[in-house]
Amino acid sequence: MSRTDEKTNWLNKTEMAAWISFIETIGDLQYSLDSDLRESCDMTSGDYQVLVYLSESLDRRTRMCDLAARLNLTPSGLTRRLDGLVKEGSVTREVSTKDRRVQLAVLTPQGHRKLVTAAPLHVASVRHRFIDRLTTEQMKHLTAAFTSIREGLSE
Amino acid sequence: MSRTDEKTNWLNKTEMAAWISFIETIGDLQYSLDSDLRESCDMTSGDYQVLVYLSESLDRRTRMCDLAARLNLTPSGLTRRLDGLVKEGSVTREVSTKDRRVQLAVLTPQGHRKLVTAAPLHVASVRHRFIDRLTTEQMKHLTAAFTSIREGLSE
DNA sequence: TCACAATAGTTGCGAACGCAACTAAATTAG
DNA sequence: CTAATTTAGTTGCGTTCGCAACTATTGTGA
Repeated sequence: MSRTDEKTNWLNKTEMAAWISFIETIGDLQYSLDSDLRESCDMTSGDYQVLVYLSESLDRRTRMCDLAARLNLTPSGLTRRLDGLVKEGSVTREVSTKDRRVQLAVLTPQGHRKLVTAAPLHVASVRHRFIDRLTTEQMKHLTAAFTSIREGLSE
Repeated sequence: MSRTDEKTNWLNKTEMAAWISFIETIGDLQYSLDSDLRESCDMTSGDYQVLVYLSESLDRRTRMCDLAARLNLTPSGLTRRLDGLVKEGSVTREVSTKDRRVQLAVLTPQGHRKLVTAAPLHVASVRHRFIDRLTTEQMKHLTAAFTSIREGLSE
């Protein structure tokens, strides 16, 4: 590829190092975290996220559209993800009494137990793969950096 | 979720901030970069990675297994990804003369032109979404942090 | 009030990709 | 040299999820 193009602002060494270290790492990290959760709890990160969000919601239930927005899923993607959780008994669907268009996803006691079992294992995994590799200073730098990136994305 | 469990080492405030800022950002960032590339060049990040790797390879060709390892794809995943690139004319398959088990993925002139067109646009996107949001110091901190994480993962 | 628009969710279809099973070729053991 | 093993790649099948089309319900403007 030509590096003589006068208009293109190619990445310099520092920029390239940052980009490569980031992009090469996140795939492996997500894969490791997913594998840990699947092996220890037989669940996916996606399902875990659903259970966490429901457990933190009022009455342990949420509108589908709120859940979809929170998880960056399309309506159809969320419908399918919930299908799996309903089938295994972690979640039930309920029609809202206030707006009969909305389906509420409700965390069942069984789903809550599953989350209570999974959470410590998942936290241990996050620690092992991510937190333990960083100093407190690095965590603070990283928080600032990603907050800045995130703000840029939502413009 | 109970926070009174004595055995679980829950994340403290700094740790949680780092983890949340990271995990909430990477999905949006990848989505934005993918969208940019799709809109400007009608291609996916995955296809772009293939073209980059081939363009950097000797004679612009690589063994499928080497490519799969580099891209963290299974053999079947790579076969399908190449199918698309072959169909659009960016890549051809060639049987190796040294080992007739191996298929070589070969970058075509058309594929190379596509990459030459896409690269400046992709770099601009990476700059806009990622590099420009960080100071030089932040980039160096980030490189150190992710290198450390990556080393941990490969143990 | 009554048509029209906006919102919530589901379904059919298709794309991407992993797993397991398979073929073919090369390597190794006896 | 033959048989067993290993390696490279493809294919069938299943899973996940996005897009577009659809239904049902609610909100809105004349």
